[in-house]
Amino acid sequence: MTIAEVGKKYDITPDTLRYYERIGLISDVPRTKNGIRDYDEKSCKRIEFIKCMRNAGVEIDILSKYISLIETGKSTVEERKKLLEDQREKLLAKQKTINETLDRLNYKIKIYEDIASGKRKDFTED
Amino acid sequence: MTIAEVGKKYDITPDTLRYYERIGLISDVPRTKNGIRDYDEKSCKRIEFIKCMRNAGVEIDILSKYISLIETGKSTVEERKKLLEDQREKLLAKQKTINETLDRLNYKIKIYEDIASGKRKDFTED
DNA sequence: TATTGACTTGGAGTTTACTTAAAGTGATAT
DNA sequence: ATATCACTTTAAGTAAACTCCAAGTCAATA
Repeated sequence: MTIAEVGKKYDITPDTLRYYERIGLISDVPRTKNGIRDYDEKSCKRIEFIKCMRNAGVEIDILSKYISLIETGKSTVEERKKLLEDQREKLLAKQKTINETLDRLNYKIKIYEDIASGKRKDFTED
Repeated sequence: MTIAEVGKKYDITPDTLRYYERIGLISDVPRTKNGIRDYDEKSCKRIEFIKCMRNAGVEIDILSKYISLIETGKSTVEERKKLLEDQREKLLAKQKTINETLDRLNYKIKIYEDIASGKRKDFTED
């Protein structure tokens, strides 16, 4: 698969894919005899994983660390597990924050609805 | 309240509070005769709101727009409601993304646990 | 054969959201 | 009185994560 195809498949620009490769997030991407990237299954899976984590806001530094642990080999399994657990904690905290903010948004939207329907005349921001 | 006190109360640095004021996110902060900020209830509520939204990842541009709508007056109620609804949609989408990523993290962590407990010997990343 | 188009590289530029620095003011502590 | 401390301003600097640009290569098509 060419870089354009992979980019389309995962909704990542070729520039970003090259950037990820440059910083070591994606390694060992196969090339044609002319030096053009020809992504294989393994690379695609890696990209899909990174895309998923990045979408949720996991930082590149963390992902770099994780990838380097994988590349170091079996001895890093415990450390990898710890890293993923830490990220899970962060995402759970983020989830909680978002829920709180959603409650607040719902409350404010309701006030605006009441104003629109004439149920409420007075209101003070915020 | 001084800027340092407000900063401590909401866990925002004084520099960030001045920055928010500079870009128009927080306006009409009262001052002492010497020009020192003396935050009142209204300013504090605004800060608390902004902090909540920023924690959830709502962008400063969006908050600026919202604040300017508030300052324009009652005629913008409908537009404000729309803006908040858009942000709610974004947060719901983010929530969904995070949940998917959490599922994936849980799956991977489980694999690492199985490896640690000897239940599983073979594994291929990712 | 000439041009088009997708790819390559290295490096510079952009965006968002702060963060820090430099220079100065004014009230309080020694 | 002098030094300390928290505050003030304007402006420049930083970090993270891309994003774009210039110059060049190669295969395919007009």
